[in-house]
Amino acid sequence: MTSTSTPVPGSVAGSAAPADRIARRQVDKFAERRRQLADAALLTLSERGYARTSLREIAKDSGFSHGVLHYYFRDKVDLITYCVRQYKAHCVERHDGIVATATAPDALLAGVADALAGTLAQDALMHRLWYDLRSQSLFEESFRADVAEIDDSLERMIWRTVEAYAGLVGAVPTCSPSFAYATVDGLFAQALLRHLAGAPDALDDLRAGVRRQLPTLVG
Amino acid sequence: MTSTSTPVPGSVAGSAAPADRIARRQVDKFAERRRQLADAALLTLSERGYARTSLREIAKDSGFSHGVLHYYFRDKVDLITYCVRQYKAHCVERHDGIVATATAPDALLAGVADALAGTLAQDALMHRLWYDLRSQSLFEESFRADVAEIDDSLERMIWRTVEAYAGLVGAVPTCSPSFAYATVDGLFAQALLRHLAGAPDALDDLRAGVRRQLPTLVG
DNA sequence: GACGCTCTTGGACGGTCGTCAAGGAATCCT
DNA sequence: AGGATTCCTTGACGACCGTCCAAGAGCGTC
Repeated sequence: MTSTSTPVPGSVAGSAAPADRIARRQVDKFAERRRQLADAALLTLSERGYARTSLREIAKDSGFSHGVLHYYFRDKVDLITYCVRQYKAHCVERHDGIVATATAPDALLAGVADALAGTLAQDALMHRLWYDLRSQSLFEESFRADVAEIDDSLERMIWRTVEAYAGLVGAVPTCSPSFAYATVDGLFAQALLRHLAGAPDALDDLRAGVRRQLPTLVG
Repeated sequence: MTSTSTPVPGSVAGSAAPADRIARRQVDKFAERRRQLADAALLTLSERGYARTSLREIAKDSGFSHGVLHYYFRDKVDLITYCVRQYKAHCVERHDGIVATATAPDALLAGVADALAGTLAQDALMHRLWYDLRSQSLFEESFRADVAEIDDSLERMIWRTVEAYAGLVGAVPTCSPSFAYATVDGLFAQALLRHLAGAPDALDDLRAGVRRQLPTLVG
């Protein structure tokens, strides 16, 4: 787009047409700033919560003026939706590979329990935001699809854990994926609630709870 | 009402001093209107969610003008807090007596599962509001104490169920109250999510999930 | 150096919010 | 009946919201 007659603007001898490169670079720049703004938004959102975060506040924390958000995002819903998707990527990526490293049942149990307790402690504000947005999706129709998609990916993540554990103990899962996710997520949500309220034993209880619940899901 | 000079409005001959009666009646009237307004607020809140409900909207749904809310409540937080307490009473009262009627383990399981599925279907909007407010309490310091109190009462409610079931099967609970509550509440929250999303098997899955999880909590 | 384009700014608009005060309406008491 | 008190309405205020827009800055291209 808007390509002029310049054949090669950069030093790289590209085989692609210059118009493509220019377009790609512009797109990349655009997408990169989108990501950057979404990162700042995610940070502000996790600190203040969805209901109390305004676009002006997000922009201020990002170092830009409030008008720029409407240059990169159609409206507030577009921004939040993009943030939620970014959150999903960040979340699933973090949990990948934990299950695969364990070779013994108890090691898997300990690994998963520690991983859950670890991310709960480290990304507490992010998880808080997740439960906030999940609640909001029950009222705001616009969020429902994206939230449901993330919830499904989390359910699949837990289900992979159950399947791996079943394989290590030479058994098969005896429950549905949604049952496994619901109970483990319940433990996680409760632990987050108590952790943020200052309960010192929240993390240990989460670890113990996961180690207790997972074996009941196979047989 | 609109009584004229009649000395005795009611038929009951009160021995209390008139001033006391007057004061009490005024207090009762004040408290009664508070309850009435809180009821309307609870209804509006459950339909629109905390973040999207304004005092003007609550007042309009209650049939009063928006200014009256500040006559009966100090500010918005005072109103919401009062509503939450009212919600707690409504919720715990509804669940009382379900456990006591069962005399066989399987009847208890079925009763509890049906009760949970029933209230989820019937009071779905109210439960949605509860999870909304519980999420808000993670951000808004003012709600935290009241929400934690309700959460405790729910945990105790589940724990009573576990103890009753353990008694019927001649065993004792083998988990902590918070573990029992976390897993059951996880099942309930997930079922609510799917039920409101239109999943037809959400209620059955909740029933099956409760019937499966409860026996694993005793031994 | 002038132009064209992308990127960014900051102000303005209409709307809604919580809060409050002044005054009218209803009710109560003597 | 009439004054005192309680109850409720109405309108206003300042603040903040999402959104839009005109204008300027930055910068590579001719």
